[in-house]
Amino acid sequence: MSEASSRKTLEERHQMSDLERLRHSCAHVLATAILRIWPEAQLAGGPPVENGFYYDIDLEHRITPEDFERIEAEMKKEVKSNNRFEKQIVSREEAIELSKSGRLGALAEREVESTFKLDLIDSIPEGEELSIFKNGEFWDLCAGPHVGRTGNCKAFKVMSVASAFYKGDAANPQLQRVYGTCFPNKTQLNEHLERLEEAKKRDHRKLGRELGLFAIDEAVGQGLILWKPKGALVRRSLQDFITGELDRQGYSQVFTPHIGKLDLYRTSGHFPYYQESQYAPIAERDQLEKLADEDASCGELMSGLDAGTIDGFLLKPMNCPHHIKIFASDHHSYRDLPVRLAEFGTVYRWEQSGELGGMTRVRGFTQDDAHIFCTPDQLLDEVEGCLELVKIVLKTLGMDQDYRVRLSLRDPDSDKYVGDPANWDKAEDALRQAVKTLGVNYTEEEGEAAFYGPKIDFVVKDIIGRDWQLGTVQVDYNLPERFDLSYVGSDNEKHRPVMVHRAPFGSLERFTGLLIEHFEGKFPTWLAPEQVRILPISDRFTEHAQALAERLSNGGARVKVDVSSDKVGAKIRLARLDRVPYMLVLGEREVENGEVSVRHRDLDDLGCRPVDEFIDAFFEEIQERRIKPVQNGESA
RNA sequence: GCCGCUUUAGCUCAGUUGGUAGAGCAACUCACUUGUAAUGAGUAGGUCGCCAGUUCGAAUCUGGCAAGCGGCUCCA
Repeated sequence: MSEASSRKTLEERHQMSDLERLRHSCAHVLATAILRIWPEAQLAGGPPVENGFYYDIDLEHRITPEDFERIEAEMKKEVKSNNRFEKQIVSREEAIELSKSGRLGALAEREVESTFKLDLIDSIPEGEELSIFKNGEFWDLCAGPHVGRTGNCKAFKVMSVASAFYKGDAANPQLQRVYGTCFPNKTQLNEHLERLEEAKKRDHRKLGRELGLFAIDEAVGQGLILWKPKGALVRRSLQDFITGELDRQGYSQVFTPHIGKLDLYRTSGHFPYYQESQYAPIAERDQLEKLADEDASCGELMSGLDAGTIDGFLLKPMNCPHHIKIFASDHHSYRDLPVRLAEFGTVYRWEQSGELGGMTRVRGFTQDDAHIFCTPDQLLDEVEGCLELVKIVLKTLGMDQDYRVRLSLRDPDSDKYVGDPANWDKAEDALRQAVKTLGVNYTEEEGEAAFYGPKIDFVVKDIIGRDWQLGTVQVDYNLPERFDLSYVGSDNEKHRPVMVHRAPFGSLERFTGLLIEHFEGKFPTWLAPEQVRILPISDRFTEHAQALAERLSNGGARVKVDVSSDKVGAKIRLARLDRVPYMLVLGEREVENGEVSVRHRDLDDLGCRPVDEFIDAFFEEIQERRIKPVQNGESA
């Protein structure tokens, strides 16, 4: 929940950091300015958020970026007035009275009542202290805290305007949310703005196009990723890496089809209850023809599919049912467990069109999925093993500093969860115990669990600060029940196995997208689609270059020779734009001495080295999946 | 799905009050044979997102749709 701040209790609000306090005050300055321009605006709430603040307003006029200048000018006036933020404790009755006269969230009394403020008062528990804050003629219902004076908000900027539902509920009216940011001084503000500019350059959508990693084509479909040859090489390297780890941890790799019968998903509970987030079912040909003969409507077709009177298939929204069927195809003794089935499984989900974007939110994606079937006694070990794997993955990619861990629990008040509450408790306890062994901070979040079980999620931020769930480890007592899975225990009786769902990358699409941003396209050598480029000085050295390329290529390197008639400078420039880790300049000197002139995209000219020496160090770097280049002995 | 913005060459962008399009880079060709971030000259490239409408005439005005972007909601 990125908007958790809006749900903070009064108590927590009082614990705002200095920066949050400043930004919260700046939100009031923003509100003051907006009311001066549009006195009829109805204000909802204006909390600080990560990197800034916003204020939600209801206003007929559509605020556009062209209005920002005017708004900022009015804000500057308010800052210049240097009004004091004055707190006044009021009784509930007084607050209601002020709202009714339109005095709250306003510059003066007005005909219309302050509807959102009234509603907010209503949602504040009886007995809690109510306060209003005043700066100049602007009064607002607000728990505070604030900085001393509006003059403190010196370095601010109105950033954007978007829309948001009141209180985050789609049933409520849609408000205009004006985002801004504020810093203690101009220098810090400018640094922040520069960081944002820099961040845009790392955006995986931009780099993905520039580096030829992936494409999305309207004609193929929204949210469907086309992995171009270079992106596919990155993906293959990732898959090879994870496959090696799976082999080490005793997983068995399997392959399953992309579709399954509707009945399979009726059993799992996915159909028809999650229908709105699935591609429409594929009805069987014979039945479609029969229905067409009968002039049946689409509605009749759909209800038949729902009811099970018409057969059909579903593009798989997840791999679990297929893996379950593999498990169920054999008899199992407790001695066989755990069974660990892994697959790079492609799934399809009908995500809302407005949510799609780049590689991070797509409609078809490949999970590095696996399902572990184990005895209850083995559960903790298995979960810990999964966490270990996630750690290895993130560490190898240098992302071990950049993630947070979320223990996602069920919301006890919701009925969307299936299964026995006692099992839920067991599963949640097991995960809580396991997550503690990770040795990293984690947060427990209610209501974030999957419908069939709790999970541990690994969450990473993208370059513009949005949270994305990557790896996940989930405990599930429910599906084994639904599919009536069993194994024979040492007592020669049937027992129910426990399932663990886990995907250390989450999806290859999302993970690659974040990886592009993480490395700014400069993948470590082992991941780079092109690992080394040979730059002959002139075409007299083309043959030598090709011989060297062949040697490298025979060793498994992804190598190219730049045979263009460009000068070395230009060749270097192009290689660097392509983020190729190593450039080998080859001319008279090198050929005579059996050397190469090594240049690294980050370390620049490393000088001449014997060919063999370079090759050894180069392959060592790849083999060990180093993130940082081997500085093969500072320039010789 | 909802609100808002955007859509002109492969990419980044110009395009005056409506008169059927332009630059830089990339691509291609030729010349140059090069020593660590851009050698020069030339050629080609566009149903101005799509579909309607207004108009003698639409990249430009109007409507619808689609896709992209920013949020929101959702995310098994």
